[in-house]
Amino acid sequence: MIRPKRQRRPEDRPDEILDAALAVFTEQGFAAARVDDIAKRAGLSKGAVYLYFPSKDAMLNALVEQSAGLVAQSAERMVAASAPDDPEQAFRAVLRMVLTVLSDPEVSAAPRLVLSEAPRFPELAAYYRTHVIDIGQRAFRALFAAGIARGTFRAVDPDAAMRTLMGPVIAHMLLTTVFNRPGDPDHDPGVMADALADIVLNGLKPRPGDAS
Amino acid sequence: MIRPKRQRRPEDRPDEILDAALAVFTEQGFAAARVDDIAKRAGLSKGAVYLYFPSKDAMLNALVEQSAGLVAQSAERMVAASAPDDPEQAFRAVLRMVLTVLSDPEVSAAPRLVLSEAPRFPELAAYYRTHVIDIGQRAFRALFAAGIARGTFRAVDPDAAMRTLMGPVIAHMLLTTVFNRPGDPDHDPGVMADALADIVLNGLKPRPGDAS
DNA sequence: TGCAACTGACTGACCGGTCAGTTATTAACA
DNA sequence: TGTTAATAACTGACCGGTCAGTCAGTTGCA
Repeated sequence: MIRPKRQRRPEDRPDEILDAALAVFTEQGFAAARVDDIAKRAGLSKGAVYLYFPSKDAMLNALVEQSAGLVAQSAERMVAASAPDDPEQAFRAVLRMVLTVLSDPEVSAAPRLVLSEAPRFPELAAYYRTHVIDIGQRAFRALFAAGIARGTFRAVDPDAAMRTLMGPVIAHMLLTTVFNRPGDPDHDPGVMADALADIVLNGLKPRPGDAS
Repeated sequence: MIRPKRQRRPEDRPDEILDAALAVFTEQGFAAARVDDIAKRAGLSKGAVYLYFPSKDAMLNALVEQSAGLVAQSAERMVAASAPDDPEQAFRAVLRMVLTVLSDPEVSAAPRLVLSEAPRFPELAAYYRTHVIDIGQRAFRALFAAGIARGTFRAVDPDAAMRTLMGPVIAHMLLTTVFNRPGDPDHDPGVMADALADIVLNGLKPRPGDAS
């Protein structure tokens, strides 16, 4: 814990600054966030921040790109880890994973920030759209196709199925973070994921009377 | 069309200012929005705005309260219009109505603004929570209870059911507004609502093998 | 000793809120 | 019905505070 008051660690600075920026941006919003506060939180002066990022906007961009990279990475891991011969089980696992991960406010901070700021930064929205949403949609679509081919699922509209699967996750995230009230019960993410899967997957399965 | 350059219409001003404020807030975000721009859009000078609202914050509050009132009002109308003896049909009607209404960017502007600003205005989030979300949840819960009592639905976790029903609507709204891409297909809200209802309600129904 | 990392005072633009002054409207009176 | 006084809606220049970005100077390190 003996730390000189000032250290020179150019290698670590960018990440430290981005961590601080994410915290301040989510607390204050991008427009109201002060670069000085970001600097202080990163243990630096404002001037030093500008050695690593040319502007406040650049920090937001870097932040979003970093977050998108992490999402894409974990999406890959999920697909790799899911049972390819059992689409239902794969969906359950993915739902569980996504809901559990997003239940950590630290992890969901970046997506929530995007949700908040996207309306004012169209190019940021576009970036997230192509690098996160589209990636997820493609993965889901593949799983669906497999499930339909194998008769596990009905041939429903894939866009509707997508919304039915990801929507509840978003709703849960919003309810437990933005619109959370001190009093209300905190659902275990795993249990909630299973309950959601129970409803949605049941709805995707063929019903007895159906001509498939 | 002969209009004097300045008119005195104190009756109409507050609403006109709120309309302008909603437009500017959704375009720029609350923090980045300039009161001057709101005034200009309302056809007034900045000073006049402050004759009707004590501060920029007050405009945001008034806006949210107005929007919440509208939502509560239309929720009442929905419940009144829905068939009380057929929960499934009632849900279909409600989903259709909500999705159609929220597909109008002008209508969804206020909810999207709340979604964007809520993280930085806890009291605003709390207000929306009690005056919009809770109202909706109570209505849904009543419908569920009716459906379960009558054997139309399984006795699933009501919180999960809630997320499963409202989540896809939110997802659809976000995809068609914030994350919309010029190229992609614009789904008819009615058709999408039916597709969603088809999946979710099917998932809520008892399955042949189930006990109870 | 030299250089790169870092500091923090400083600048200039911007914007919420104010207020002295202007103008539309109404009221009162001739 | 035209004239004028009184009122309140409205204007826009201005003030004070804030903050992104700069840069001359300082410090840690090889």
